[in-house]
Order: sequence, then structure tokens, then C-alpha cells
Amino acid sequence: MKNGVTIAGLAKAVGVGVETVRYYQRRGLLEVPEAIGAVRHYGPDDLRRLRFIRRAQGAGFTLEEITELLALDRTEDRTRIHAMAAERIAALDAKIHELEASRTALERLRATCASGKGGACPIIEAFDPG
Amino acid sequence: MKNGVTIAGLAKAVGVGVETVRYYQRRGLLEVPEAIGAVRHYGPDDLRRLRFIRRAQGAGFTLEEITELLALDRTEDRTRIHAMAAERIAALDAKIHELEASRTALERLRATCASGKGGACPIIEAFDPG
DNA sequence: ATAGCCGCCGTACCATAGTACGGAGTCAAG
DNA sequence: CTTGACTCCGTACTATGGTACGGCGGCTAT
Repeated sequence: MKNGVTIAGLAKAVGVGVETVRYYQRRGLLEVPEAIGAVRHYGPDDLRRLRFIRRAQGAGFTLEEITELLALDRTEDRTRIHAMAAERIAALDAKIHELEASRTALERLRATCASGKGGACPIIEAFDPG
Repeated sequence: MKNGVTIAGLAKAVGVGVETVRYYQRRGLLEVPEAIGAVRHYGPDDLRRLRFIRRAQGAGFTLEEITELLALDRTEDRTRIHAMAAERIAALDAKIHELEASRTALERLRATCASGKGGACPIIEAFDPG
């Protein structure tokens, strides 16, 4: 090989499947690099980009939004970036609170139904106030 | 009507669509009550059950898992309940941490790209350490 | 008694994010 | 110079959780 890794190497480096990389290419999230011969080679830029996609997904952005973020990365539309970040932070806060409430409910369930063999273990009620 | 609400009332009370209720019935999450005449009527039990389904979804359980939880609710298999709760709490903790990390990254992005018109606003890098 | 919602039912379709498959070509090692 | 792994490509299929549609028929108010 000349320089850079093939698709399998790229995928492995980020922990996704080859098909997932190809899927992102089809969706326009990743560029399809020039091939050397018949095989495409990927460099550090592709790696960073792919990592970014995965992290942005972790932040709750959809692939469509990530597409926009990537487009925005080459512009200076700070207003839009700001808006998207703020919106996502708000959604994240809401989600975090929801999950924390769920966690509390589950702890209650776990405590209520701790071992021992008393009567019913009311799963449905465990979520009632939470 | 005799007693209880019709499907639309049930759905509205919990904030889901009628089709969603029917979907849950098909999946066996909700019972299909006896009809009075040709129309089914739903009581407080159905309401609690439907609410539970939604809250459990909020806790990250899949509909399949919720099906199991509902089955478990009538048994005394505390071991299984305990295991499912513990597993979900662990997943929840992981998810909460991930979302908090994402939140931090987004805050950094928001700060870095705060108004003003300096050069690039590196979206991709904003997630790098986070 | 008749219009117009509802409810009931089955089937089909949707979005999101992949995952699988099959055939043809290619590259590197033995 | 063949073999075996890997690439490329298009197309199809999957899972999850719904959402929509169309026909039929009953409940209710006017």
C-alpha cells in the first residue's frame, strides 16, 4: 500500500463495520477518496471525520444533522452552529433528567423487590411517581 | 357508555395515538378488553398499564423487555426482576455519563464558536477529547 | 332515520440506521 | 501464477417502533 489504510482498517480503527463506512459514504457523510489502482485508501482526515460522526451520534445528533454539521464545518455560519448546539444541549439536559428519574424508579424497584419471598413485587407501581 | 373510556380516551390520557394502543395490543403488551356491544371499554388498569409501558420505555427498556416485565409482574421471580433492573441501571449509568460527556463537548463548541467572526469554528475538533 | 363521528380490523407503509449478499475484480504472499 | 483475503458495487433485507389507510358497521345527536 502507498499510504493510509483500506476501508477495513478505517472501520476497525473506529470500531464500526465496513458496511457502516460504506453506508456513510452513500449518505454523503464521508467522502469517497481517490483510489490508488482499484482500492481506495483512507488517511487521518477520514479517521477524524468518522470518529466525529460517531461522537456526534453519541450526543444524539441524527445522521441528517451530522451531515449539516459537517457542511457547516467549512463555513462560518456561527449562528447556525450555535443554535444547533444549544438545541442539542437542551435536549440532552431533558434526556439526562429523564434517565435519572428512571434510574431512581429502578432503584426503588430493586430495593422493593430485594431478595426474600414476600408477596407481590409490584413492577408497575414502581414507576408510578417517578 | 357503561364505564371506562374508549380507545381514544385511553390514548389521550397517556398522550399516545390510538394506533399506538392498537399496536401494543397486537404485541401483547395491552389486553384487548371485552367489548360492550361492539366497542371496547378501558378501565383504570389499562390506564396504569399503558402509563407503565411508556415510563419503562423512557427507562430504556425495549417493548420486548417490557413484555417480559409485565409477565413477571404476576409472578414472584424476584431474581429475574432484580437482574433486569440491575442491568438497566448499569446501562442507564453508562448512557448518562455518555450524555454528560457529550454535553461538555457541546458546551465547549458553543463557547468556542460564540459570536464574533474569527476564523474557523472547528466543529469536528470540538468533540475530540470529550 | 339519517349524517357523521368513532371504533374495529387487516394490511401496508414509514423513518432511522444499519446489515447482508452476491458477483466481479484486485492485490500480496507463497 | 495461483490462492485466498479483501475491495467495490448495487440491491435487498433487517430491527424497532410506530403511522396511515380503507372498508365496514355501530352509537348518538339532531
